[in-house]
Amino acid sequence: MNQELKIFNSLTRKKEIFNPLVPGKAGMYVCGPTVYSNAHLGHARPAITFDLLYRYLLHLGLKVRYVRNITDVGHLEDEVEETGEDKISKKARLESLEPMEVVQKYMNTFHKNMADLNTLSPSIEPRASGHIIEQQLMVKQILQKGFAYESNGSVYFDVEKYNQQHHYGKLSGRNLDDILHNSRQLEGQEEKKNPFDFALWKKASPEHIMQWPSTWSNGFPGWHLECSAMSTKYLGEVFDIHGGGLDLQFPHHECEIAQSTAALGHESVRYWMHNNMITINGQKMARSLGNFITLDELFTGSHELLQQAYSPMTVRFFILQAHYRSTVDFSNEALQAAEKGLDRLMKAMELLEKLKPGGESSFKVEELAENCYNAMNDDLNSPILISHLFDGVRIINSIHDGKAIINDADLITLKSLYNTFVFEILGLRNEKAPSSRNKEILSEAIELILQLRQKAKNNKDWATSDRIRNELTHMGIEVKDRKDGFEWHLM
RNA sequence: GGUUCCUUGGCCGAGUGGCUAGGCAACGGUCUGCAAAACCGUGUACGGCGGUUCGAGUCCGCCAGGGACCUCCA
Repeated sequence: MNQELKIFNSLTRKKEIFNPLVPGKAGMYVCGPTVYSNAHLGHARPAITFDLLYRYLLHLGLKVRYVRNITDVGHLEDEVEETGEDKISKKARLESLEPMEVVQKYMNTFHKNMADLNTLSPSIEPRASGHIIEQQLMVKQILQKGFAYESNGSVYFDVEKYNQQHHYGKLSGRNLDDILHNSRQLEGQEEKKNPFDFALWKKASPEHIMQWPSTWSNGFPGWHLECSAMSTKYLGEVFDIHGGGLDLQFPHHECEIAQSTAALGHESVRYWMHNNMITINGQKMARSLGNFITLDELFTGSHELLQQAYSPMTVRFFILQAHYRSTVDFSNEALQAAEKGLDRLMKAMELLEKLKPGGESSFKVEELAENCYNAMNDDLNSPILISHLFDGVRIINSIHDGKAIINDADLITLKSLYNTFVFEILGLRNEKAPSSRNKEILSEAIELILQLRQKAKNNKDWATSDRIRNELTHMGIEVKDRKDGFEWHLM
């Protein structure tokens, strides 16, 4: 397998050929959630985007280390850092829980939702609270290099000084003057030299429930720092891919670049990747905007905007039908269309297993395979990949109907191709396949009933045969008559 | 206001300057006892106005509309 994968590097704004730092291996770091409430549809986007990347890199034969953090401390609620409360702390106070109870609770539901969406677990899932020492060491490094200053027990990154030697803002395409002239002037920033300076270490007020001792104060690390510290720890001073949502590009990722560069003397990330947002009525879906639908609500249909429940695979397929760098707008119509399209694909997957080879193939399997790889190699173009898979669906259905032919070798290739791309790379699952334990009993019972119906049909007893079909349809079993008998599916 | 991205047929959503993306919906046909499914076929789609070019949805300019970031957010 020798594919040339191109990915869009946000830093250069170009598609670049992916050449891993160490041949045969790849390191990727993706910004994970702050676990202070339930995961929503927006969280599914990066999870699925980078799951797709992870799966494809694995498929290409690379040994991948996939690191995704859990933010469980340091993420402030308010823009004014001096009075802003830690998100986890606030939730703990409101719910009368230990902060770590809050973390555990929402981390568990996040993991469950991610498993529902069939995303693979990262190789390492480090938590900020478990890496206080590493973060303190990085603060010390940055202080030693002269790019940070201490102020009233807190430590801030000196953006202006950093910018004299490096370009602060290169990732998001801005410069310090722009930032200075276009930032709101906020109250309560007396501790900072400049409003755009950001906290590396924050002194905690006495009532603050999460704090750790340090040489500067009893406090907690700044939000941006965990990613720099933990990516360095687990992937090294230089690593291949850093991913996250587009909304994190500034300031979060910009700060990461500054921190790592200041501490290490060079940049860490070779390819930056950003997924775009999911919108609802054209506006970003975000917790802070209050227009979000949680994944649990989506899966159960329990939200006023939802006309029905949407299965995890429907959600996954819906997201994969748009390119990861495009915004995708939520609507019931779009989800329902995705549901039906997925159903069509899955039925074809089932049919594929039953196809009978014979004669010379009336189409080119190799061409289909090449199209699929080309789509993935072009910056993970999953919508194009899916369109090619649907081309194949038409062929599979035609073979089944006897209107196309496939030879033995091509059939083996085709099966392997579909298993690889649909299940292994796109990470889809056939949710309607009955569990193996019940499958046999169910199948035999339905076969028996349908054979009785066949007998009625042969006797032109349409009343009986229609009644059986209608009752089965009502139960969720779809019956299709064919020239030579019948077929059935669970709906 | 600054930076930046987008505007594709009824809906969603791809499009590297010339060749049918694809899905959903709709309509017609084949098949069928009837259905369903499947297959075949059907759409003056590219926000507006200019320009470059033999040729533009695709490049350039202007205009209109919208989004994202600029404060926490996946």
